[in-house]
Amino acid sequence: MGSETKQGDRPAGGATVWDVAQKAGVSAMTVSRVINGNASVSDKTREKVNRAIQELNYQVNVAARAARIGTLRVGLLYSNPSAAFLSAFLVGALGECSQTGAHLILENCDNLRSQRKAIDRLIADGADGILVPPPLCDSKAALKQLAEMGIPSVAVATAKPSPQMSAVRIDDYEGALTMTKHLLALGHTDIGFIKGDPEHTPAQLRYQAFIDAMREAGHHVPAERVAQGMFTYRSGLLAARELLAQPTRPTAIFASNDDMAAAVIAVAHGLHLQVPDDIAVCGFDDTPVATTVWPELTTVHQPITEMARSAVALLVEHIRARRAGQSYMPQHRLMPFTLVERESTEAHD
Amino acid sequence: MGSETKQGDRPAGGATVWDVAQKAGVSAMTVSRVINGNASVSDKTREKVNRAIQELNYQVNVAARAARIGTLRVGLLYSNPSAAFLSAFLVGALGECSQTGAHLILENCDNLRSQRKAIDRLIADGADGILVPPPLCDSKAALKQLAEMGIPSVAVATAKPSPQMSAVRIDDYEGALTMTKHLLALGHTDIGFIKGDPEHTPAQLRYQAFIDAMREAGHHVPAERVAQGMFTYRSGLLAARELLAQPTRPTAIFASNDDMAAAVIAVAHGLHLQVPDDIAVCGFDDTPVATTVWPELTTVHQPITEMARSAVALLVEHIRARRAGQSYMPQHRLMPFTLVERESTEAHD
DNA sequence: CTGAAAGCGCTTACAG
DNA sequence: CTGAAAGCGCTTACAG
Repeated sequence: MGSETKQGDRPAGGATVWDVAQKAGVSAMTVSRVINGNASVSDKTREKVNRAIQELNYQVNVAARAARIGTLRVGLLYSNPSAAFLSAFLVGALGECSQTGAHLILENCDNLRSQRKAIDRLIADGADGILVPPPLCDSKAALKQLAEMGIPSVAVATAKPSPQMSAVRIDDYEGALTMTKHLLALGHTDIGFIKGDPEHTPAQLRYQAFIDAMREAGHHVPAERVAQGMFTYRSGLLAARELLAQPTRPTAIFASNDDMAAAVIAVAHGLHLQVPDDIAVCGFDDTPVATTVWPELTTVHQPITEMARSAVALLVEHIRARRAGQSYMPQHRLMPFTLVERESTEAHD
Repeated sequence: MGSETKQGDRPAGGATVWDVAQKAGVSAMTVSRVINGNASVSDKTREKVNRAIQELNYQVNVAARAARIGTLRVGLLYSNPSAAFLSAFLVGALGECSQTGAHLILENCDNLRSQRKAIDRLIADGADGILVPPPLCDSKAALKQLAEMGIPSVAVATAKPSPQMSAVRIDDYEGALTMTKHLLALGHTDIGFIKGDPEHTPAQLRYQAFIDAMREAGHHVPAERVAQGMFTYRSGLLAARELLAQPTRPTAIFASNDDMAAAVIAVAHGLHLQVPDDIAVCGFDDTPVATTVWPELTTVHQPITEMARSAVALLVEHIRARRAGQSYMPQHRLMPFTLVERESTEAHD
């Protein structure tokens, strides 16, 4: 209670490599080798060391390691994704960084044309690797620059990852397939669709999945049931007006993301249509707007925080391998999505 | 150009205290003293050292310092503020942290009742100080616990800061005053107001400022022109319906935040009212929803990113002072807000 | 496969 | 007011 003299003490209490070494009857060097898992250590020794680590509840002092090794700097190139995406992403990235002892440095790149400069700045600031969230992860120019510079990088939430680069994503196709089947299961057969920005790979797959699921269920999707959006609320407004101005209305609208789905609800209300009774609406991403609007949106949840965590872990692995002069194979990680049912598609009884 | 052998090299290139000491003709010790500015150094020496620092473009190696001193850990207690707030906040906090070499650790505290546990967890994770954004910065229980534990902390965006605790904020009263005067200047005299969550101190001041500005301009505000909201979109929907269901409508509505203002626009559109021609609408905070909806919202911009930066700087100062065994006076920092005029209140010609 | 030594760049006592 | 020495905890060559 109120210990006023807290001096640089570490949370763990502070077993060091040296303590572990002594307990295991080996040298500090060997402990270090076990921790880092690169060099060759006999199984027997490794076991002894690991046991000592457990018993002493040893945790590496990331600050000391950084002093020797150089700080691991993870760069994030963010170009106005939604704030929701960014905050969820940062929460995950930061969590992993504090475990790894890596520093996260941010660089904004609003103007897609300035991406070259932004990447250069990130590297000038000492970034050892770069996290590439949407929409940059779908920019050929950015990807090409990163590849040419040979800097470790991880694409996050791109739908069609390059084989040359690590990536963490969900299966957008499966997600949209699941959503479409959900609407079909609720009895909807005449469904409108709002496409997303054609430059974004997830937009392409989500649309394709919708079409495929409809076809498989034996339902034709006429051209007037599909509207082009750009992932913005504003574009959703326009697209929704287009879809709802038809002589006969669809009974449901599937928008490629939540912002546009929120716009559909607004337009529906403007036309005095009840959601979901007159028209069911669903989105994709499960961003905060999904639970902000009323009724709340049925949508596909993307585990952004987990994806960011995973991306940082991958990046750190890559950076370490590179520093050790080892080669590194790009890794692709697929994370699970979840269909979140809310009021906007509730079954009309 | 593809230097494959980048080994733990630092961005700056790497002048050390030792280089500076040599150039200045003093000891490394003295350089350290100058950098940290605590101990006594003669003006002459200090000048010499500072000049050497400049010439060598010396930057302290935060990793090495952390190895000696212990990592500085800044904790952030976030309890579902808007994603927009969180991301803007994190961008600022992270920027300052990477300059200071501090680590940012996050702890979610969604359930206000679990705040005690969340604070304990943050401390168990090694937090040396805590950042307290809204709504926690207005929670007496949380503030009390922090004070009792004697842990350095900074409240961010509270409107009525405790004198015992550092705080960074804007002047919510002045902000709302400015906004009200803006509406008056546009010719509105019959203005509706939607209050925010009464537990939040900014809500109280914003309302008070509105009333004061109206009174000062000689306009009475009848009870039916004021509706109670809770800062959520949903509550804004209800409040807007209440205000717009009056036999005579106000010509403008000032909502205490952007989410509620966005809801006002949705309701207005549902009633086939044009914004701003039939009804002007404005919000507060300048969160992304302000530029997502259409027409875009006139609002008061709060420099969240700068505020976070400032809060981290204050916290680090406090932690350093504490570690050095010095006392520290809580500081209150007032940041400038900006009135952002957009289409939702454009003058009708 | 394993270890003794030296050092990352900084700062904390201890002297003077 | 200033400095020489030792050490934060870890890891990188260098041996064996």
